[in-house]
Amino acid sequence: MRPKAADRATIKEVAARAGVSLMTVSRVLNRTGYASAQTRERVEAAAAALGYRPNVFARALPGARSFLVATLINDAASAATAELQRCMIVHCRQAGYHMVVDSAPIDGDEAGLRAVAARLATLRPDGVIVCPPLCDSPEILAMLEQLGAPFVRFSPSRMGEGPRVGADEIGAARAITDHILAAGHRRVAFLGRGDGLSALRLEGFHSALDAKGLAPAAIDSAANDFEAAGLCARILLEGPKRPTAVVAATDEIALAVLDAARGLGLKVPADLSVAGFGDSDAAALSFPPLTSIRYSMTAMAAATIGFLINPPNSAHAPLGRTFGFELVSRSTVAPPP
Amino acid sequence: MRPKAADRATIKEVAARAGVSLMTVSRVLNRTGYASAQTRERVEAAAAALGYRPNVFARALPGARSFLVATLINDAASAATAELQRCMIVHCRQAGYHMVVDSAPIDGDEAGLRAVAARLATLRPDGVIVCPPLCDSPEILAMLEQLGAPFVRFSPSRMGEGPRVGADEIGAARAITDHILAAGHRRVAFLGRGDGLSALRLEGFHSALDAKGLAPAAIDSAANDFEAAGLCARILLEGPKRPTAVVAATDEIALAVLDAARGLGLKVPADLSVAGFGDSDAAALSFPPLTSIRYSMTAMAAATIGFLINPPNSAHAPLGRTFGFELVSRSTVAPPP
DNA sequence: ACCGCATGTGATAACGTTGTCAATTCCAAT
DNA sequence: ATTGGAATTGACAACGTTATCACATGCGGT
Repeated sequence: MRPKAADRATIKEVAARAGVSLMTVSRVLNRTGYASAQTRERVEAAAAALGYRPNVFARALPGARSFLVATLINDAASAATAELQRCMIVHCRQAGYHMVVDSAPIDGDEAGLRAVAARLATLRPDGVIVCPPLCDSPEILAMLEQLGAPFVRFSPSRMGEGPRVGADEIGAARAITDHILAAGHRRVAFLGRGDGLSALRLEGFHSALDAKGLAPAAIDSAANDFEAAGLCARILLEGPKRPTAVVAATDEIALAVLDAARGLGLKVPADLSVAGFGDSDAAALSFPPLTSIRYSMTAMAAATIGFLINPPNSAHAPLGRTFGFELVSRSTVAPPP
Repeated sequence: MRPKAADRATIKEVAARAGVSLMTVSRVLNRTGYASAQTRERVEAAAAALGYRPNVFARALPGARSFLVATLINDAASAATAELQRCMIVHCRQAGYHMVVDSAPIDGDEAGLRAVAARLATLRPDGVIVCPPLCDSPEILAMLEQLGAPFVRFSPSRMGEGPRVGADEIGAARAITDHILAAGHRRVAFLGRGDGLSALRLEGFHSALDAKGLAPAAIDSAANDFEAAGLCARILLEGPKRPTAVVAATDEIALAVLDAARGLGLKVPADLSVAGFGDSDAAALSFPPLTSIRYSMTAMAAATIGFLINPPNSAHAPLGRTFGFELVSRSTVAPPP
């Protein structure tokens, strides 16, 4: 038998203490409808004295709002997602919401998908935040659509299908490529994964080179994990006409390039320049410290929660918001040898 | 006006379709009480046909259980916490629970503490998981005690105050120090933070040295962030009688030591051996790859959830569970020069 | 005097589920 | 036959909150 939870005061008790009706208390506490200054004061004093806390369940039962925001993450890890989550919790609670987290399979796992749908239907969150890579899964989006819960896709790599919050990935990739070109590089390669985000960043990479009339030295999109990235990097650096700089689609890939360069006796940045994306902890802690792109997670988290809690009321409201970035110049980019 | 959520079937509708009473449906679906095989079958068919999903709020309102587990994290980041959380979500849902995440201030911020208490009182979770460093905060623990919610402390550095799940930190520190001593080192230093976890690991460090009749080359507990750790490391490595090996209380500190060694022209592991704790991503991605201690997050997460959902019924049940570890030998430990 | 409207308050009925108790049937043991 | 209990089912009242409607009151303009 678990210890009985401390008894908590109900609205009824607050009402009795304040000498008003139950509804008046509800109105005062929710700032809905009218209440005289005197009553308001009495009710607030009584609530404070009794340590009254509303019961989410009773509040949600009539069906209006559940005060819950669900964040859907993938089973696989991501440091960026963790940071995002912490930022969102802060914004959630400022709006009086609570955050529940659930994870979903990314592949077309039928049973797993049904299970998430069941959990969300049970929980009836007022909104759902879909993190990458789930935000690009048609199955997940269809499920949410069918569920009828408003959702926001965070950092998706494709347009359409509801509101979207993300960074200007193409612009960021263009900026970091420009930074490398400005240092004097002409043979620049791109190393990415096979996902949508890498495709976006590759687009920015191309755009920067095109503007200068240059062609990419090489493009490889098979760097799907640290090992594969190391392999790709070695192939790239051992081949003929070695690039003098590499734009890596993530910090992790950039670290793999750093490692491969070391293995081949190349000095960074003297012999080879490298840049990544995401400004992860590892970027600052690597050797040499990695030049990368930083996104403002706080601002993006705020916008994400905002979309759910105060949804744009017009049908013609913007379908998403795109945020800027910051180039964090550390020590891995220098003029070519 | 947000789009109306899809109407979901209620128990009442299922009961009507199955031709039984509402309570029978409840009993069948919860596997509580008796039900004939025939009835069970009919009810289950009806529930499936209507896509019935229980409503958490209605379920929790009568006060028995909320089916919610709250995880309390600190505002500050931690990669290990993120991984732990993902593991726990999986175990939560296997037990039919949902996970809400909230963050709390670690210092004695009175207002912040009251706010967390209010949110938890509103949410009435069936259990609370307290992650480091909150699990060692007396204020937080007192608040939870007063709230009356059962809680489990994850990886606390002190005993007492309720159930506890953690790793054998002292044993791990002893093992990694033994590993270094076995390579032949005699001048070994310890570099840690000022927190409880570092203190625990320092204890294991001492224990290993004592067993061999050795004295620590140096002990520094001021490595509270990456910068400070770098400073400590430089002081340590530039001083007289430089240690030939450093046990760092975290991977992050170990990376700072690696960086400082590089700055001073020391080769790792030829001139200096280094080891860390936690087997973070950065440990595998560093150069050289860092020798570290890996903990089994999955097992620990399972035990944590288990403590909350199936609490030990005897008053004399164990107050916690301690898990083992694994020494991950990479490339930063070698015989001394 | 009367209406109309803004302001303030309360009574009552939901919301969907589970706990409790009562009712019924059936079968085995007296 | 009779008793006792297990098996099976249903009726009804909670749980704590908000929505809805109804009822006062006061006040400015006709």
